[in-house]
Amino acid sequence: MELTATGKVILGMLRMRPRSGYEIKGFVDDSTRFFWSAGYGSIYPELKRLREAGLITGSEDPTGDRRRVVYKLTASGERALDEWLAADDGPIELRDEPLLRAFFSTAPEQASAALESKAAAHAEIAEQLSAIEPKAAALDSPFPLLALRYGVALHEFSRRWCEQQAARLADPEVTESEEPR
Amino acid sequence: MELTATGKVILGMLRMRPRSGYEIKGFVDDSTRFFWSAGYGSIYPELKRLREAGLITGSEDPTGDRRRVVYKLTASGERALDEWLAADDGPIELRDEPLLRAFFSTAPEQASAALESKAAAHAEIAEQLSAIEPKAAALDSPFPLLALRYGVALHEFSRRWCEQQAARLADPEVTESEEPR
DNA sequence: AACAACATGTAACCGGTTACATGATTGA
DNA sequence: TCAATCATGTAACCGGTTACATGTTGTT
Repeated sequence: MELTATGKVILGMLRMRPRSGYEIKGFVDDSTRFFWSAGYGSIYPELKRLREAGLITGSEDPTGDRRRVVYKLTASGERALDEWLAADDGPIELRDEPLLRAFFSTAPEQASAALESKAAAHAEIAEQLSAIEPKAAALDSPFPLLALRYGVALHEFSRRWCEQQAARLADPEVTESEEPR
Repeated sequence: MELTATGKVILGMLRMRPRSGYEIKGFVDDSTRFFWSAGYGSIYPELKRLREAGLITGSEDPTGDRRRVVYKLTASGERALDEWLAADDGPIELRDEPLLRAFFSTAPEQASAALESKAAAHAEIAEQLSAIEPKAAALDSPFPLLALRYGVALHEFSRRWCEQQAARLADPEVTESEEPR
C-alpha cells in the first residue's frame, strides 16, 4: 500500500487520536504546516481513499444536526503507518523564490536587497512558528514540539545568514576587494 | 505576464547567456537544483510558451545533423525578468519527510533513529553541493556561488541540529529526566 | 441579527514528474 | 562498435491548490 503525502500525515494524526477531517486540517495548520501542508481539497478525498483501502474507519459523531465523521486507524492502517515510519528515506525538498532572486542578481545592491527581504521572510516564519509552540508543548508526545523547534532554529539560522551576507554585500569596501571585476 | 516557476529560472539563465533547453537543464542541475529544480518535461514546453509570449526568441544552431535551438531574451523578456527580480515576495517552501517521521515517532529511540537518518541525508546533500562549488565559482556572476554556499551552510546546520538532538534522545538519562510521563 | 467557527465535500485548474520516443555525435 | 552525452519533444499521470457550494452552531 503506497501512501500519498497527505495519507501519511493523516494516518499519523489519527493515531495520536481519532479526528474529523476538519480537525486534521486544524492540527496540520498548528503543527506540520511549515514542512508538510495540506488543504481540505487534499484531506477529504484522501480520507475517502484511505477508508476504501481499509486503513481507517469513520464513524458518525454529529453535533446536533451538523454532521461530523470521526476517523480512526484500523489494524491495517496501523501497520501501514509503522511500515512507513520504519523506512529511512523520503525527500527533503526546498522551493525558495527569494534565493532564486539573489541567484540571478546582477549587482551587489540587488543581491543584498533580495537577501534582506529573504531574511525578513525567515524572521516572520520563525515568529509564526514560535507562536504555535505552546500548542505543541501541550501535546502528549514531545516530538511535535521538537519538530517545531527545528523549524524555528532553521529559520533563525537562515535569517542570520541572509542578514550577514546582505550586510557584507552592502559594504562597499568588502564588495570591491572581493569582486574586482 | 505571469511567470511560472520554470519560466523564471529559464529567463534568468538565458540572460546570463543564450542557451539551448538541454543546456538549461544541465545548468539547473549544477546550480539551482537544491532549491529550484526543473526537468525536460517542464523546460521544453515552457520554452515554447515563452517564445509564443514573445519573451524569448530561438535560433537554430545545429551541430551537423543534430538539431539544436539556442534561446535568448527579447526586450520584453528582459523587462519581465527585471520586474520579477524587483519584487520582494515569493514562497519559501519546505517538504521534509524525515522530519515528519520524527514528528510521528512514539518513542525516543524511534525519533532518534529518524533524526540520525535525516542528518545523514543532509550530510549527503551538503557534500553534493560542495562538489559543484567549483563550477559555480567559475561563473561570471558571484551570486550563484553565494546561493550554493547558503545551501551548504543550511544543510550543515540541519545535519548538526539533527545529530545533536538524536544524541540527546538516545541518552537514557536526559531522556528520562525530560520525559517523565 | 450577524459573524466566526464548525463541518464536509466537489470540480476545475494547474503544473510538475515520469516514461516514452527518437535520433546524432563524440570518445574510448 | 559501444556507451555516454548531446538534443528535443510528447503524453499520461499524479497530486495539490483554489474556488465553489452548502449548511449548522455558538458567540457577540
